[in-house]
Amino acid sequence: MGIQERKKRERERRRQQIAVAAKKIFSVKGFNKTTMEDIARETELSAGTLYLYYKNKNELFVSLSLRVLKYMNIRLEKVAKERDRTPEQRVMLLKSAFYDVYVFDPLIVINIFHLQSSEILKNLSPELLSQIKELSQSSIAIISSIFQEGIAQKQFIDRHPVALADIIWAVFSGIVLWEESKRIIDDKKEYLKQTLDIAFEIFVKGIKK
Amino acid sequence: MGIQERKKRERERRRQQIAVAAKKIFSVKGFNKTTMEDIARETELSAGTLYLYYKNKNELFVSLSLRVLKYMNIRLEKVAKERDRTPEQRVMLLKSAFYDVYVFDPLIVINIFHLQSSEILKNLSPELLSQIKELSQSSIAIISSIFQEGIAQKQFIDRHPVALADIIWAVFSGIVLWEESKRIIDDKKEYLKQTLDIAFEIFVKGIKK
Amino acid sequence: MGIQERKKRERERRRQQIAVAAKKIFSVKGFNKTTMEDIARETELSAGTLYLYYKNKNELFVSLSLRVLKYMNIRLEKVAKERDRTPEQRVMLLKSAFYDVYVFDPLIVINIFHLQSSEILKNLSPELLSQIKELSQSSIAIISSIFQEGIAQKQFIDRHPVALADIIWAVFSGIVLWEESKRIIDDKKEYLKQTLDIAFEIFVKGIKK
Amino acid sequence: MGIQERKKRERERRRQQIAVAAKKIFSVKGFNKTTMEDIARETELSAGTLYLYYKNKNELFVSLSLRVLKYMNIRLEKVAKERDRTPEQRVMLLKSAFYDVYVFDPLIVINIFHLQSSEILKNLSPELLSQIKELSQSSIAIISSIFQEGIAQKQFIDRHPVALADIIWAVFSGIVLWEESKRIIDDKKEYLKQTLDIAFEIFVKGIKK
DNA sequence: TATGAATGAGAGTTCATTCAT
DNA sequence: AATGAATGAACTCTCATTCAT
Repeated sequence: MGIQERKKRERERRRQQIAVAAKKIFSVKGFNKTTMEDIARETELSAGTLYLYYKNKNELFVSLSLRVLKYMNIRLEKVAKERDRTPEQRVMLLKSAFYDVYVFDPLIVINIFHLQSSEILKNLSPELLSQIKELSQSSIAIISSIFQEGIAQKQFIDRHPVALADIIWAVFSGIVLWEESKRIIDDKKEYLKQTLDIAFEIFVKGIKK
Repeated sequence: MGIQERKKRERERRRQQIAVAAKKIFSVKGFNKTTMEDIARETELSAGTLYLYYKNKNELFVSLSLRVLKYMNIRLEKVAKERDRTPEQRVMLLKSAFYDVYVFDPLIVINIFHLQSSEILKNLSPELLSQIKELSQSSIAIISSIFQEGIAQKQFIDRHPVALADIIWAVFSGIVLWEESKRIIDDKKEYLKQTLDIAFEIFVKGIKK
Repeated sequence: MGIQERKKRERERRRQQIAVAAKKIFSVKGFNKTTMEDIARETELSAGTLYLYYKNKNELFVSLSLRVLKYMNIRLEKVAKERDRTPEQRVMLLKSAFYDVYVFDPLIVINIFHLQSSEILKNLSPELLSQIKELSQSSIAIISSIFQEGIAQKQFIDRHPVALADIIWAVFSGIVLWEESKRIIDDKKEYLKQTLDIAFEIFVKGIKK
Repeated sequence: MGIQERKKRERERRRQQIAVAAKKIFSVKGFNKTTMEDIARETELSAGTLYLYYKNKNELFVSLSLRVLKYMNIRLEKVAKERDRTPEQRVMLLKSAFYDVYVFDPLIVINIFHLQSSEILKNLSPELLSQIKELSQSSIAIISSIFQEGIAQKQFIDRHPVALADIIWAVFSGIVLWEESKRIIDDKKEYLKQTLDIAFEIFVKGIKK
């Protein structure tokens, strides 16, 4: 069984290795311009080998996102569980969570938000789509619960908590994409952290009763 | 020269006609899955003919965005010129401007924000890229000027006006994309208007001194 | 309309040209070992071009067969219409029909019978399958009608006419395949004509009352 | 040497086990669509292991046929040895032999006749090809000898006995393939036995003097 | 101006086969 | 003996773009 263990571990490592290479290339070239050959070259494997670890290009791409979405969920849950903080404090913790996730893997976070409303999403296997759906919904649900509580405690204005969650999620994704966009267009350096700080400052002030 | 005039007009009309067809197909299939043949079929022209009016697929796609970006600029400028409104009122007018632009052509607006940080952007001719750059920068500049004034009048908190402009732009694009995404994933109906209302309400409250 | 006519003719000629080349290669290499590239090389076209004329490899292959099956039908019908011949004579005409079809295109006839019960048949588009089905059924029906008449005229033994048709069809296909097989295995020269003569002689003698 | 014996026996058993699995898959999917992986899965071995028992896919496939061809030879020989039967009776015994072989392994029999004139045959190792050649020739020789005797005894018409053997072989293979084909195309139930009965009835009547 | 046939450069995928363990 | 990871060669099919007419 030691052997089986080792094999399994090695397999997992290979998957990781491929994931890392894929992430790198996808980030530079984007999904469509990246070829399996590109990724194979980066891993120093043959293209055929990639298919031993991932069913196809689509699934390889999406699996990268799932990993980050899962991490997002974990981080958000941790925030939701901070029961001894005020709702306002917890919203600020949301910001940290978002930012942590971004730092954890900026390129994939960009890809995820880029994935939103894209043709890749439209051409996904039902299973993957439902996984993504589940994870996003879960994230939104956690965020909603925080707002819910703030509203219940009369700290926040009385708006639909899911709407508030959607908005803060949109703020984050909007800023991430727009900053990235500016970098491509303008070659400007990154202001994400600062922009996010101001955005949350405004947002928190805005929802307070 | 009457003839030349007419020819030019006719050429412009053809371009329009192609643009309309392209928009329709791109919206349904996304950029990569749309073929020139698809667009040709829709226009009842041949694929070859499209190249008489647009240099290539990329430029055809982006030209659609330019049209909307120009409209966006016009709408924003109008808001900026409303000199007899308070800064707060003008921010609320921004919302209307954004929403108008969205209604003017939702699919292209989605495409534009989708374009942000996308592989298409990475593979654009310098001229087009600089046109887009110019138009976006112009939009941001106009919005900034409004915040600038609010800050000068001590109505708004003292943050970098460009950062505020970036944020409000990000809020808009984030909401547009996220709502679209939810529609694909969940088949949910559209809540864009409502979500935008709440977002701006919070934002305005948040930037007020 | 002269132009359109010409274009149509040229298109048809191209299809023919491709069909001829395809037949040649398929016959030598068999379906699976033949690549579209092979056929393209033979036609001096590019592989991509083939797809302007045939939807895919499968359809290209089957279209060759359809042509021959249609010819078979026509030949058989002609035999059935020879109303002033005795049933026995008409059975002998069947032999000529079969042989003519074979001579018309031996390689494709072999392919057709080879197609029977093959994996190609199992992986055919429903439309093509139904076309083949229809043509085969039609052939069998025509042959049956001849036997039917012979039986009605008390010339032939009273067996199910469709069974008789199946048998004569099987005899023909069996001989064609077996002779071809012997050629591959033994490099023997072809005895098809003679074998067919004897087989029909026996068959006719055997069904006579 | 007991050990060596056992090893040999075990090896043979493994080969059998693989052969059984392969037959099953080949029959369902056909040669080209069957992967070594498929067969490995069915045997619960790994793909690599198959190569310890068979040189390659081709040889694995053909070895299945050899087994049946050998059985065919044995059955035919038995018929030839029935010295106290009339030639006519022995031809009818041929039918039983054929049918027995078919029942012994219908799918492989279909494959064998399908193999005739196929691309597989064209890509076989010389040794295998010569084995097949030998077995087929042997079968034909045995059948010929029966006809030979019938002719010598003035019971059968005086035609080349090998031609008669070819014909009866072709009749059998033709019917087997055509019935199989009808099953795929029409989903009709099987009439092989009945059709074979009629065919032999006609054939025997036809060759009698 | 318009056509549409032709191209050709891939791309994603599959799979028989090998070989280190 | 058995594994199964890895290979790499093919193969089918697509499509943006060109160009002779």
